[in-house]
Amino acid sequence: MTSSGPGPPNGHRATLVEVAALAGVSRSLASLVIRGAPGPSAASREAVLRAAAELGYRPDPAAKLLREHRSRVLGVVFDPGDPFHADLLEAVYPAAERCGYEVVLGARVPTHPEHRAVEGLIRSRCEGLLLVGAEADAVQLRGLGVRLPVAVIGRRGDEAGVDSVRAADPRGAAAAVDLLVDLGHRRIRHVDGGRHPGAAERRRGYRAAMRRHGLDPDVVKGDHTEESGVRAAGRLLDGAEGITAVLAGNDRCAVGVVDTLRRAGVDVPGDISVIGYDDSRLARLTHIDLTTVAQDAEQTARLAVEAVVERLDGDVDLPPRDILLNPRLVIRGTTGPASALRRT
Amino acid sequence: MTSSGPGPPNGHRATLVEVAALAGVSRSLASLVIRGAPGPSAASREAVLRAAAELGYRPDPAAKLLREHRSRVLGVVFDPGDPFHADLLEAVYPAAERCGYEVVLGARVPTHPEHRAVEGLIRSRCEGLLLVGAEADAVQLRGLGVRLPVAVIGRRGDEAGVDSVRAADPRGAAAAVDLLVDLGHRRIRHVDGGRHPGAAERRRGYRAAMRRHGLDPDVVKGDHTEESGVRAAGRLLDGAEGITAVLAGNDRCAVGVVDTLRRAGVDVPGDISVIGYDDSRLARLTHIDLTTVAQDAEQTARLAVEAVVERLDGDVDLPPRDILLNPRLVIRGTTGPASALRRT
DNA sequence: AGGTAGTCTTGGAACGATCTAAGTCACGGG
DNA sequence: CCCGTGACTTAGATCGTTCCAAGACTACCT
Repeated sequence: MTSSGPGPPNGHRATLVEVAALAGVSRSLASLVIRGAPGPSAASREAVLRAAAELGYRPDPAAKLLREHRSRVLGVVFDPGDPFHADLLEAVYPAAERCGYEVVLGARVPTHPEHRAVEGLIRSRCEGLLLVGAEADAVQLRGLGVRLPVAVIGRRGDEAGVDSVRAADPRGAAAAVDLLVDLGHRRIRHVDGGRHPGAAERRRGYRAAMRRHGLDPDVVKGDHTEESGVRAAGRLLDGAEGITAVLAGNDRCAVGVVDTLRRAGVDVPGDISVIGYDDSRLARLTHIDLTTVAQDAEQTARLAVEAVVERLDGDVDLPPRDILLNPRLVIRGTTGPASALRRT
Repeated sequence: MTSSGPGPPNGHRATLVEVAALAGVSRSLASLVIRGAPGPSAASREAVLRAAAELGYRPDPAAKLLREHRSRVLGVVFDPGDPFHADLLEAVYPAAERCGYEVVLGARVPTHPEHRAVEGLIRSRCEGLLLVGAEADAVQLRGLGVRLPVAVIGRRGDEAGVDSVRAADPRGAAAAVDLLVDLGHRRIRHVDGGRHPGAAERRRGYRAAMRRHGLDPDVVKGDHTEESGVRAAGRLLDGAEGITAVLAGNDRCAVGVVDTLRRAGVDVPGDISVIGYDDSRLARLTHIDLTTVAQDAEQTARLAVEAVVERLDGDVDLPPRDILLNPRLVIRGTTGPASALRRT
C-alpha cells in the first residue's frame, strides 16, 4: 500500500546519502531533518523532504537499530484462533502505539511452540514481550525475564519475577454464583476446566461462594471444550434431578451444555439456567446469547503493555507486579429464575 | 526458553570482537566459525565456540542484516480469531522453515487495519509477504507487489500482478449440490455470503450445478455470520414449504441455520439437510457435526510460501500465478436422504 | 575592531556484523 | 636454497544510520 510511492520501484532502496546529495546538503543534516530533530533551517528542511519524497526514501530500520540500540518494538505471543486473544490483540495495538511502540506477533501453534515463538520475536529485535497465556514453567519464565521485560496475561507471573495481568477468577465465579442464588437457585453445579489455566481459581471461587450461601458445592470434571459441556449435560439429563443451574468452566463448555439440553427438549433458562465464562464472541452471538463472566480485554491489554513499557523506558528494577482485574458479569438470555417445579 | 544462557544476564550483549578476543583469534576468523563456514581449523573452531558459549554470544541480527541485505523473514497478515487462519498459520511455519525462512505476523483488526499491518511487517524487514484474505483492492495490491514478492491466499491476485492460492469455490459448491441431488433432494436453497470474498464464486458454482441437474436455483441473501443463518432458517420456518436442503455460504451461517431449525423442532437431517462451507473447527465439533466443504489448509499454506520463496530465491520475473486447489466434501451428520414426506 | 553568542551545518567515528583480498606459515619439489 | 602450493588467518573496507565535536557564518555588544 502506501501507493508504492515514487522512486526506484524495486531493487535499490534510496539511502540517506542519496537524499542528502539530491538536496545539496550533508548526510548529517539530512538525518536531522528526516527524524524531525530541531536545528535545521526551514529552507534545508524543505529541500531534504522534497528530495526524500522524490526518491521514495525510507530509513533502513536495520541501520537505525544498529546505531540506536532501540527498536521500539514489542513482541506478543498468542494463540491464533482463540477469540479472546483476538480481542486482546485488538487492544494491544492502540495501547502500544500510545506508548510509541510497534508490535510484532508470534503464534503459539503445535508446529511452532511457545519457545520458538519467543526466540523468533527476540530475533526480530523486540525489546519487550507480552505472553498471552504462557505455557512456560516458572523457571523458564524467570530465565526469559532476565533477558528482557516480560508481562504474562491471564496467569500469575510474579513468582517467576515477571509482571502479570489477569482477571480475578475467584471473584468472577463468585459473582456468577451470587446471581444464580439471587434468582432462587440452590442446586448449582460447576463443570470445571480441569487443569486448564484459571480453572482451579474459578473452581475455588465457586466453592467458596456456595459455602458462603450455605449451599453444597457440586463440581464435575470437565475441560474447556464443547465436548465436556455435552458430556456434562448428558449426565444432567440422565438423572441429576433437582439441579437448576450450571456454571460452566468457560463459554465453549457452556455452549455444549445449552445445545445438548435444548436439543433434548429442556428449556434454557426456563428449566435450567446456564452461565459461561470469558464472554467470548461465541457468547455474544444473538442466537446463543449466553450469560457469562467477562474479562475486560481492552484494560488487560493496556495494563500489560504499560507494565512492559514502564520497565523499558526507565524503571528497570521495579518488583514484579501481579495485577488483578475485576471480572464483570454479563447477564444475557440463559439465566432466569429457578423454576418452581424443580426447586428442591 | 534457552535457559537464559550464561554471560552478562542483562545490559551489555557480547559482540563478536569480545568472543574473538577471548578465543585469541581475529574477528574475521570468529565470524567464520560462528556461521559455520569452511576454512577454520578444528582447534580455532573449538576455541571460538567455547568462548562464544562462555560469553553467551548471540549474533546481532541488525548488524547481520545491514551487511547482508537478506533477512530471510516472511511476513504474514491474517485475522486473529479466524479458525481457518489459525490452521493456515500452523502450516505456514513448517513450510517456511523448510525453505529456510522465519515468519513474523501482523494482525488485521479494526484498530490495526491491513495497510498498517503491511507497513509494520515491511519495517521489520520481511522480504516477502503472505496476505491471508486481503482487503486491499487490485491497485493497492499491485503497488505492494512491486515493492516485494506477495502471495494472496483465498482470493484471486493475478490480475493485480501477485501470486494467489485459493480453493476452487465453484467446484466445492457444485460438489455439495451433487451430493444433495444424489440423496434425492430437488428443492435446494443457497444462503449466500453477500459480497464476502469467495461468495460470488460459491453462488456461481451452486447455480451452475443446479441447472446442470435441471433444477431451479434458489438463492437468498446472507452473509458469513450465524445471524444470517438464523434469519434464513426463520424464513424457512415461516413457510418455504418444499425445501429439503440448504447450502449455506459458510459454516457459521450453517450453524445458525441448524440451531434455529432444531430449536423449532425440525429434524436435521431427517427433515432438512444442511451443508456448510470451510470445514472450520466449528463444523468438526461432534455435537455440531456439520457436513461441509473443506479447503486443505496445509497445502494452501505450503504453496503460498513456496510461491513467494521462489521469487525471492531467484526467478523474479515469473508471470503471476493463480493456483486453484480442489475443495473436498466432508460428509458428516447434517445431510441425509430427502424425506419422502416433504419431497415435492 | 574584536569578542561572543547564537544558528545552522558538517566531517568523522561509531554500531556489529560480513566480505574481499592479502597475509603467514610449513612443506615438498626442482 | 628458492619457490610454489595449500591450509589457515587476518586487516581493512563496507552496509546505512546516528552521535559528537567542531566549523562557518551572521549579528550583536562593547
